[in-house]
Amino acid sequence: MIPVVCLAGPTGSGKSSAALALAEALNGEILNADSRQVYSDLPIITAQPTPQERAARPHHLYGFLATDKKISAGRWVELATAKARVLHEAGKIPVIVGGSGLYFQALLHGITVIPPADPAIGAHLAGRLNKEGSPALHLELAKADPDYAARIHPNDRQRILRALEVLEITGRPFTWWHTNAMAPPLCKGPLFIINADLRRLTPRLAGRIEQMLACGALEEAKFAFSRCADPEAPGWSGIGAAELLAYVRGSLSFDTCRELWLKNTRAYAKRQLTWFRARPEAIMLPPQQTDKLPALARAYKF
RNA sequence: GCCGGGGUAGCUCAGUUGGUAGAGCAGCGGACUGAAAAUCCGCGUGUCGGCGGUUCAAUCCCGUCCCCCGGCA
Repeated sequence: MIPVVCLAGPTGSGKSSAALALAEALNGEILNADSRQVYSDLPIITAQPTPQERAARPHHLYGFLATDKKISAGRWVELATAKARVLHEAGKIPVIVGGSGLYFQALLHGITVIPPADPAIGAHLAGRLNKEGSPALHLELAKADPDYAARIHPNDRQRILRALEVLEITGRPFTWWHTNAMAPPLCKGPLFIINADLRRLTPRLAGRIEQMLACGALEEAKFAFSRCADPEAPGWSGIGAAELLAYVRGSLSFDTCRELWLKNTRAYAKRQLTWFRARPEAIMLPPQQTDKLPALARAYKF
């Protein structure tokens, strides 16, 4: 098992600077666990660490992906595990920081090994979904995989699509893969959560948006758009990116764009807190106590 | 000052031919195993502007007062 220290929390809770301090205290290096901070053309909008922060300590898995390329939990686990192993062998502690809950879950608890998706099958299913509606496909899923169908809602297009896709590609239901083909985790370590209060976080989120704009977020979006004009591209799905793109393309006023950006950021922080609170292994820590992280990490029995 | 229109949930508004009211958004709670900054689910008591009157019963009708928005002077 590769020892790692994980730090998560809602967006804007101060993860990046806490992680930097933690890495400095532990002689560690920082590894990104955020599904949006991988995009190379959107460093400001996705709140990637600043050049100063990156100079202070090595940072890995940030800003390496083009806007039209997709990252996934499984792909990330491969990258993160490989990098963590290299760091471990060099005597460094990997400090894994980010806001993507599923990524931590997959890293620390394993993820199902399923053959890669076939874009043609996915597109065909998406087409059927639009024509027939998701309840119809949910019904179809219920026949092949009643257990999984019972756990998801008939309106949950994304999960229905995924489950049917796996069924079609592999001939086995999703539930079978979950129970019989879990890849065991290769990393082990504490999962610290910065337990920020939403009410106190909101003004900070608003301030951060203004700061991003002052740092050239709009120009960044325009440039990224010139390099990837497909609004459906994976990189554009991030909060802030989507709203700025809509403004750049003329479908939103700037005021509405900002309003939506904040609203969506807040809603996202809420979802993150819901996810993290439900992790049984989570070690919750209020934002003003992040200075205790090095001591807590050292005390962890790997 | 006069003439219209309006005052109902945090916001925008609907509605009750009189039986104390409901949508969207916001907000809150939740789910989540390869798009997760994604995708989805659940939750609606509020002096129906104030005070009187009519009525078994008024948020609804009548009177009056207050406030907002137009228009005319």
